[in-house]
Amino acid sequence: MRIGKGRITAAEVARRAGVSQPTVSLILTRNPKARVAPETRERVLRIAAEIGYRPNRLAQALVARRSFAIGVIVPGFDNPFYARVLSGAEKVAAEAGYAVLLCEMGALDVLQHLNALRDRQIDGVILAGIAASTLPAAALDDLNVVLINQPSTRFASVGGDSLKAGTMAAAHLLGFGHRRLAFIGPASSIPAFRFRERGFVQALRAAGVSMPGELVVRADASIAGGLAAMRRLLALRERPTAVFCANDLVALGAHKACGAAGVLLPRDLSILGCDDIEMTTLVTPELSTIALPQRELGARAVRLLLRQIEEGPRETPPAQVLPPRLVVRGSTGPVAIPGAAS
Amino acid sequence: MRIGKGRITAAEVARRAGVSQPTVSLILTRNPKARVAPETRERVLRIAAEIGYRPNRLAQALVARRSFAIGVIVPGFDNPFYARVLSGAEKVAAEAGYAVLLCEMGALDVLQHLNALRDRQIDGVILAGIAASTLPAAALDDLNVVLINQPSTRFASVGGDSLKAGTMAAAHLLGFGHRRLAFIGPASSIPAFRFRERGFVQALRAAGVSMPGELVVRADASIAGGLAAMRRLLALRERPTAVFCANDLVALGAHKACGAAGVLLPRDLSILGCDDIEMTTLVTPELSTIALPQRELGARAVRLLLRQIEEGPRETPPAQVLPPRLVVRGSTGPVAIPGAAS
DNA sequence: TTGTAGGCGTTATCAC
DNA sequence: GTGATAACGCCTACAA
Repeated sequence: MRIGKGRITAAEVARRAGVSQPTVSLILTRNPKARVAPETRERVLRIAAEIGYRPNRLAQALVARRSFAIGVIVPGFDNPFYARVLSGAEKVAAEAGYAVLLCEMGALDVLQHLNALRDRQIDGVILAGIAASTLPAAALDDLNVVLINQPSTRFASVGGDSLKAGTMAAAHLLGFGHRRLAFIGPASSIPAFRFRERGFVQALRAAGVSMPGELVVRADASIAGGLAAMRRLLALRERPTAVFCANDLVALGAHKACGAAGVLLPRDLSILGCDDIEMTTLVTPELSTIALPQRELGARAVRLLLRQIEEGPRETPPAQVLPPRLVVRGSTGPVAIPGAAS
Repeated sequence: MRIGKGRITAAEVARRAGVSQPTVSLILTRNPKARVAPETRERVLRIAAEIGYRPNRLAQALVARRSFAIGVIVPGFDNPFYARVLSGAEKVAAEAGYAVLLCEMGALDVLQHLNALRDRQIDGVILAGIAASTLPAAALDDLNVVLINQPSTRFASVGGDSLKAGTMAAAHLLGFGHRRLAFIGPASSIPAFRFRERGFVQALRAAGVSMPGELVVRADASIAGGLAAMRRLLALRERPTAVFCANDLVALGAHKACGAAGVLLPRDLSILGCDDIEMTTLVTPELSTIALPQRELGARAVRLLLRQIEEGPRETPPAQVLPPRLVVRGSTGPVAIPGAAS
């Protein structure tokens, strides 16, 4: 084992400085009420620096009964959305001296991951892309939790305004004159998707536009899902003229299906995504979308979590909701003039 | 604080079972040489299960002098490549009961991250996309290390055969009749990129094809980098007929530049990437590439690391190299017949 | 077969 | 001002 062999302990520093070990600890923690002789402090600090003493955070954790680590649980990285969220989260956590324990669903399920995190005395958990409501009630007991992209009365949360995203999508497409609109999205319990759909449907209804059942297509929140779903839509006798997708991956899959079928965007069909991941600018035409600040979500989630850890939970859990932003690129446009076929 | 309040300890189990705490420990660790009365074991196990006892892994770590956690350090998630590697790594680690501490470069540099990991008594570290040779010699001392995609005499490593990837790229493009070939890649010290370039150049040279300096373009290993680089190539008096890119992101950027410039792939130009990330199938035509098994790299890296942790380092560090695989899609093709312009 | 003693590296609370 | 002493929760001897 190469590990943990000759690590320098506070006791070692104490020995060399000719003081007791607790004194070293007292000085090193810079405790305000540490009333130590200046020359002692000097000497201890010098020696500690010389021999490169670094406190064992595990030992600190044991006595402090907290680990200075947080867990982040995500469904998977196939969706770059979570990669970005994670990136923002890691940055803030690292700067604050917290470690990020990464948990991806798949090998272990959420509950197992939560248990593993508990066993490590995790200080808090961030849940992204996983519906807290599908978990057993006790699963999150006694944990500091921040939810991403799902409002909750029980837990703190930060997310984009999914309902509004749906509304904006509807407004954008209606504004182009579309009246036969479709939606592609998962039937999953993930709140963000449900709210996007609901916002979209409500806005359509408010505008007096109805969406027949055949135009709501269920699909995995993935490229493959979007592709399959769009194929179904294209096979319809009467196609939609515009499609809002639950997220960009789905939209990109739909985009691809159109390319394969020779359907020209946005002339024959408009496609609108949601999230604004990098891939959106890769395709031709580039994908219009409703942008969510992904890294910012991760960053804020951690800040919220750290505050909760350090100040204790609030009576009423804070909920930050960030405004979505419409990004018009090339995949959406006005409805084609009938009969003006090229 | 919601944390660590009423956690059940082994002592508590012992009290209820009417045995001593070490006995509980003895039974729970399922130590082979634990010769305990069957009924005692029975009772302890039952009570432990009843009150939901779970050992504190931090305390275990303290005495075991290891944390059952590994660190993974990556440059960033902007490149889905690392997301996939991470995904593979996390899966194996989680199944083995190890935690994954995620470190992204940026907020903290590698050295700071390494220190933070050391302080947490990390059992080992996986380095991806970061040249170990650029680190101070002592930075990785006394650590179990596995490098991804960079061979090393000092550390264990797992990676694709980058040199061969370059060779295969050359063979593929030469096979289509291309003789004016370009390379786009970073000037970075990341070994994988250097080897891909070297393999490519060497294979060309071996085939008697030279690559003038103007056809080797330096660019960030990103979409933006590839885009800018391809613009430069397209501005050349005499354009290349085929381009090999250091990775898929660069290739996608190049792909995009061609789309914008009206250069038709693969008729006017062939583009070949490397890695095989999901995005490659999103563009039209889909990107041909040299595939590397990304999740597998992550998974193997962890397995190698765990073995090293559990069995101690080998005299000669193991190096697994996985064969790259050519994936021909639509972005590469035969050189256009001169004069046969459409 | 089981309990007692000691220690892992800290921090916190006291006497001195 | 400083140094014992006692946790934190667990594990590994060794005694009983």
